[in-house]
This record gives sequence, C-alpha cells and structure tokens, in this order.
Amino acid sequence: MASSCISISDLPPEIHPSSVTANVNSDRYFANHPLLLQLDKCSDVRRLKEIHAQMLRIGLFNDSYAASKLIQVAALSDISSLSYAQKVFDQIPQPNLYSWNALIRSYSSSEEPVNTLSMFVRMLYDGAELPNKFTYPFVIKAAALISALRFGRGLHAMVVKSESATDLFVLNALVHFYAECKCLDAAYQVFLNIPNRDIVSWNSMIMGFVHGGYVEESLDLFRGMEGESMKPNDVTMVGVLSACAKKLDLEFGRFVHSYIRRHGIKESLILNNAILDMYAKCGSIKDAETLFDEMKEKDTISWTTMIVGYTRVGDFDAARSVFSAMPCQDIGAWNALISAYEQNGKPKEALATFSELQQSKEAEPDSVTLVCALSACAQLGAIDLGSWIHVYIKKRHIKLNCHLTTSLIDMYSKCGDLEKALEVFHSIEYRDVFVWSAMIAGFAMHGCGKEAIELFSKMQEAKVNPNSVTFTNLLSACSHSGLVGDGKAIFKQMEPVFGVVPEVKHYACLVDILGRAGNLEEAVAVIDKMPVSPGASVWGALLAACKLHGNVAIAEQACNNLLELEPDNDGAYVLLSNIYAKSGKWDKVSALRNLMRGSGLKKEPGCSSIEIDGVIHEFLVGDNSHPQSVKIYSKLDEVAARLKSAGHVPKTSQVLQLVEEEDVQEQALNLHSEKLAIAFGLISTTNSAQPIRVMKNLRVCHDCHAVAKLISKLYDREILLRDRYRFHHFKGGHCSCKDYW
DNA sequence: CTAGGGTTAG
Repeated sequence: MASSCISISDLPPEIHPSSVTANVNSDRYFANHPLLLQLDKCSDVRRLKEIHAQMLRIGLFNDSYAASKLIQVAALSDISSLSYAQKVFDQIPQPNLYSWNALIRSYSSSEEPVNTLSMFVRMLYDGAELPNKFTYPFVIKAAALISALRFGRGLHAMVVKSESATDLFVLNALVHFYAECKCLDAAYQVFLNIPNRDIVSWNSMIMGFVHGGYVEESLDLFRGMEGESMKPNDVTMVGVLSACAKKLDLEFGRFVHSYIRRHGIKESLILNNAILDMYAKCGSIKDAETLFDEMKEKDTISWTTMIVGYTRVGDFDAARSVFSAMPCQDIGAWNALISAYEQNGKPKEALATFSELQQSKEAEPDSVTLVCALSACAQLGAIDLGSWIHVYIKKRHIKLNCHLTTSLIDMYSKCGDLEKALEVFHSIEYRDVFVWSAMIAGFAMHGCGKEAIELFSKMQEAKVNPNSVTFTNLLSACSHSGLVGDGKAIFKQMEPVFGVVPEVKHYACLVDILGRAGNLEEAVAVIDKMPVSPGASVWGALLAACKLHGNVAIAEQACNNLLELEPDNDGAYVLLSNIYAKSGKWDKVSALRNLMRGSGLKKEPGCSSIEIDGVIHEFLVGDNSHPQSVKIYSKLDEVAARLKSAGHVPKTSQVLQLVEEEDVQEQALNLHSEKLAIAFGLISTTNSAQPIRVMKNLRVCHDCHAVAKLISKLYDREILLRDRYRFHHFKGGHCSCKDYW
C-alpha cells in the first residue's frame, strides 16, 4: 500500500471501521469522511483503486452515498474510466439514484452511447430508483446521438407523465433529440410548449432547423427572438452563420457579421471559425482572409476552413500553401484537401494526397479519409487500390459504419465487381437507406434491373423507408434494363405510397425509360404534364432517345430547350449533329459544326483508362504518348486484321462528325480511346482469367461496342467497359446490356 | 450530502 494512504488507525474514533459497519444503511452521512475527501483530490486511477480498496476494507463502500462518490470520480472526473466505473457499479448492492445518473451520464458521452439506453432500461427493471430530471437529459441525448426515434418517443412519453415534465433541461434535450431525428415538426411542438424558454431552447431549435435543412425557418426563428426580447448569444450566431453558409447568402452573412460586432456578442474561437466558414462557403475568400489575419487565436479548424475556402474558388495551390503553413496538420486538414480534390473531379490528385498522408505518418486516416479515397477509386475505376483500402479497413479493425459501407459498395460496383459489392452488402447487419440505395445503384449500372427491383422489396421488408436517391437508382435500373412497365409503376407509386415527391431528376429518368424504349410521344407527354419546369437533364434524356431512334423533329425541339438552359453543353451539339448525320442531313451537320466553332465550343475528348498493377493508364483518342505506344498500335493492327477476317465491317456512321480533320474519320474510329485501352489490356495482363477493366468518360460508340464483343470471343477474354452511364460486360461475343444502351 | 442542456472543419 502506498505511503500516501491513510491507515485505519488514522481514522477518528467515531468513524472507525466498527462504527462504520454498524452504521451502514442508517441515517448517518459520510460526506466529510476523510477517504471521500481524498477521492476529490485523487489524480490517477491507481490512487482511485487504492481508495476503493480502503473503502471496501472498512465497509464504507456499503454506504450508498459513499459508493456514489466513488462512481462519480470513476465515471465523470478527468481521470474517469468507464469500464472501471461499470465494474464498481456492478458491486454496489443498492445503487442510489445518483450512482445511476452518474453512470448514465458517462455513457451518454462515451464512444458507445447505445449503452446509455441499456443502463436506463436496467434501471427501470431494477425498480429501486425512478429516473429524475438529472437522468432524462442524458438518456435523451444518447437517443439523439444514435437517432433512436422510437426509444426517444418512449422517453418523451415517460417524461410527460413524470415530475420532470416541466424541467427546462429535459425539454431542451427533447427539442435537440427530435431535431436530430429529422422530426422538425415534433421538435418545434416541444419548443412551442416550453413555458419559460431560455436561450438554450432557442439555440437548440435554430440549430435543429439548420441541421435539418430548414434554413429559412431557422432565420425566421432568429428574427423572432427580438419580439420575445430574447438576446442572442454567441452560440445563436454560430447557428445563424451556419444557415447563411448553407444558403450561400453572402449578403446576409455580412449582415450577421456586423450584427455580431454591433451587439457586442462575445467573441470566441468557435464563433470566429463559424464566420470564417460562412465566408469560405459563400466564396468570399477575401473576407475570410481579412478575418483570419485578425484572429488572435486560431486552431486547426480555422486553418482547415481556409483550405476549404481556397478550394471553393478553385485555387488549389493556395489551399496547398495554407496546408503547408499550418502548425499541425491533423487528419481533418488532410481530409479537407483530399475531399476537395475528390469532389472537384480531381480523383488522381485525391489519391496522390492520400498516399502522401500515408507516407508522412503524421496523421492516421480515419473513416472520412477512407470514404473520400474510396470515392476517388470509384471515379477512376481503380479497383486494386480500392480493394487495398478494403483490406486496410479490415486489418485496422475500423468499424464499417453505413457511410463506409456505402462507399465500399459504390467503389466495387463502379469498378465492375458486383459480387464483391454484394459481399460487403451482406456482411453487415445494419443497413440504412443509403446502403440499400447504393446496392440498388450497383445492380442498375450492371443492367440487373430485376435484381434491383427485388432488392427494393427486401428493403421494404426490412422497414427502411426509401428516399429520393433510392428512386433515382431504381428508375435508372429500369431504364438500363428496358423495364418500361416496372419503371412507370414505380414512378406512379413514389408520392402516394412512399411520400417522395418526384423531382426533376426522377422525371428525367422516366423520360429516359420511355424514350429509350421508343415511346417518344409518351415521353413528350410526360414533359408537357410536369408540375416543375423540366431541367437540362430532362431535355438531355429526350435528345439521347431521339438519337437512338433517329427522330429529327423532336430532337431539334429538345436540343433548343436544352441549349436555352445550358448554352455551353457540347454534348447537345454532338448528339444533334449525330442525329443529322444518321439521317443524311449533311448540310445541317456542317452548319452545326460552324456554329460550334464560332462559339469556341469543343467536344469533350473521349478518354479511357485501365488499371494495371495498381497504376492507372489513360488514353485519349489517337493517343500515342504512352511509353508502350508502338506495341499497343501493332496489337491494334493485329486485332483489326483478325476482326476483318471474322467479317467485321467498321460502322462509320457512328463516327463523331465533329472531329477536326474530316478525312481521318475511319482512322479515328480505330483510334477510339477505349480500343487503345483494350489493346493495352490485352498485352499487359498475363492472367487471362482476369477480366480487362476499362473506364470511359463518354458513352461507348456502336463500333467500339461491336469490336469489344468480337474481341471477347476471338481472344476469349472478358472485358468490362464502364461508360458514362453503365457497365458493359463482354463475354463470349455477347454483352450484358443485350445491345440496349 | 452530490449533478445538467445548445455551437464551428472533413
């Protein structure tokens, strides 16, 4: 025993062990017992355990007040150890209310807030103590953290019938809980029924609205504070600024900034960071810079916000400089950079930064990092790196949350490995709406429409409510598989059965379904009857359908509407030009070409990529910059010869008429980027059981499609080709799209 | 005899 410990003989006679034991469960209080006073000064767990031992020895532990003091230190002090606190708690013969509350409170801010709920249930079963106003706020907070809506509703019901029904802390916790569960109506009802709302009530409600996307409501509430003479504080302003940032309302944001200064709102680091964030998100990097330079105190969030600000205006160099200049690059700063690259069409830069992070060993990738990296892999079709990240997650025992699961499913689907995606899907027990939707999207892009619809039924059996994303994916599944009837039926059910109001993107899917199947008039009728104004995506879908079915009249109408909305849409010109070419209207083709030249528009160049041993190789049309270019072209010659003897005739009508030099049309056909990538795949992969995986940025043309089918047969190789919209799985001379794309 | 709520980055 350490010498710092008091010994039994040190105890004053009136609290000598014999007298303590005799007094257990009596009315005697031990608040000033020397051992308990030691507890307050206790500064490490070792010492805590010594005191615990002493308490056991002299019988003091049997006193429920004394035990609760021990629990308090074990569960809530700065030396707290929750697992130890739980063990101590389990030894208490009759824990008092304070002990229950301390443990429950500790769990509510732990890594596993769900344990709060089990402790609460245990407390009810135990029956010795009833929850009070110090119990409810923490249980409600835990329910909010894990979005346990039903449990929280139950708590609300208990609260109403209890003496805590009017407690401000409890009611504020309920406002926060309902808002967190996206039940803004319920949150607002509780808020309105609070008789003596304080600043926390207002702040909880404002923050709740912002969080749930009800930005206008949050600002209305802020304006309403004045009428009730409630003075906003710094926390209020953080919420209001967050609303401005979401709205991208720079003007109001500037007003809020001046409001803060005029009303002498207490300055704080968090508040300054929120102002910075508002300026960064609203794209006013100058205002952000000014404030950033003025700030006396900065933390990594301030620096990271500046990184975000620069990436918002596209200045990645400046973002990099800030990143290098910040005193400590934590994982959040790395994530800001990586996600900015990933979300702005720079997946290669995202992965390069990810690998820099791993080499630097300055910070550990967390689940946000991995989500961004996986998404970059999905964009590039980098399955080797994507699988490596999957292994990394398993090795590091990183818990698969729904976000990560969704990213893994998405990555495997977009890299062409539907089996792996399904494996991940089945490996987890809890699936939220995004996990289900990602799997449906996986089936959709691989042309498995029936499977997607089946999965949707299973999703309903699992009682997971579909959202707008789910329906987009479902409808696109119907479109890629030509399931016209199913698609129309699903669309009709959206609002009446599932309460999801069809948005422009859903109409675009429906037009796509009808148009592809050749029901152009019906598609036009859908557009005419749309309650919202059709966006570019709707006209684009119609235009693409016209190209497929060679309808010039409707195509012109669709194209005009599309160009009115998006004058720089090069795809629209190319599509219309192809439709003219297909029907022999060469004068219109050249007129269109001149128009395009005159406006300085250029067709987005076709680009295909293939990953070999973890390295991504990219090919543009007619590209000869690859080190193995000579070998690739001789392989292409060989392929062309074999195809010719197999009777293949190039389909020149599909050549994009907008290539600059007209006499190289047929040659251009042979130099399409996907052909180069496939040829490179043929010479670079030794294991012929492995499919050749090629990713293309545009839609695959008819000639390349026919060629890929033949190669799969003549060379007995599986080819997976991802184009802008879906996968083509070539095997034995056939394609999984059944030539319907 | 003890005690508490709302806020910023990715």
